[in-house]
Amino acid sequence: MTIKLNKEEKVEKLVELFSENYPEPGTALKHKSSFELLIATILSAQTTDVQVNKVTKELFKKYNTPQDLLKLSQKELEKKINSIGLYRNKAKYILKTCRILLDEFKGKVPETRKELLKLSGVGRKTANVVLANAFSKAAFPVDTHVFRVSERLGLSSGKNVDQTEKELTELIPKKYWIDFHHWLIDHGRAICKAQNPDCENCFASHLCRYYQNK
DNA sequence: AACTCGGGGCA
DNA sequence: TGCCCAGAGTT
Repeated sequence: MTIKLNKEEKVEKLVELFSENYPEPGTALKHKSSFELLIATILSAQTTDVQVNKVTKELFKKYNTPQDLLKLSQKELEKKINSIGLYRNKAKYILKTCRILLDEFKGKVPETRKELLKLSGVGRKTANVVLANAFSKAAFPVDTHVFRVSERLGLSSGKNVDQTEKELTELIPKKYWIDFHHWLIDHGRAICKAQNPDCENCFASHLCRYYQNK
């Protein structure tokens, strides 16, 4: 049983389905200052919101500016975040980023992609997350899950990251960017896995290109 | 373009 | 118990 829809209609349907099945997307990034959002996003590489929340909840109680975090040595910061993976690198990136924020950006998180990419531990995905979440700007953030799941659903071509970013930026209404990003990630983990996607238990299979061509 | 970081999730 | 990973920097 499949339904034919154009992409825009499909997005609307998916918004309904995703919001029912994943009611609280992006818990690690919501209700944060642009600085806390930046740090939480750097920490989120190769791990989950749940893991990031464990660390940031305590960390941001006392340290919520670049000046605050720079009071910590790298070892001290490592100890505060060592329950998540890649913590040595992340501690190093974060302290370096705080230093750059103070030296070059007057302690404030910059609002352009070019400037964000000067920070340590910030690549195209992290830059887009910050721009979209904190400043409602720029492009839809694309990571491996977003790339794969949006291609399977037929929302993007799957050609490359540049093209996918462009396609989703045009297709997804801006008001849905933040939630949609997290929905695609949640879905990519739980059901639409890279290997052996669990299509039998997928609530969106009736409008999925991948499933139809299976 | 390949390698590295890393604790947690899951088979 | 081993395999894989919600990226980015380094070589």
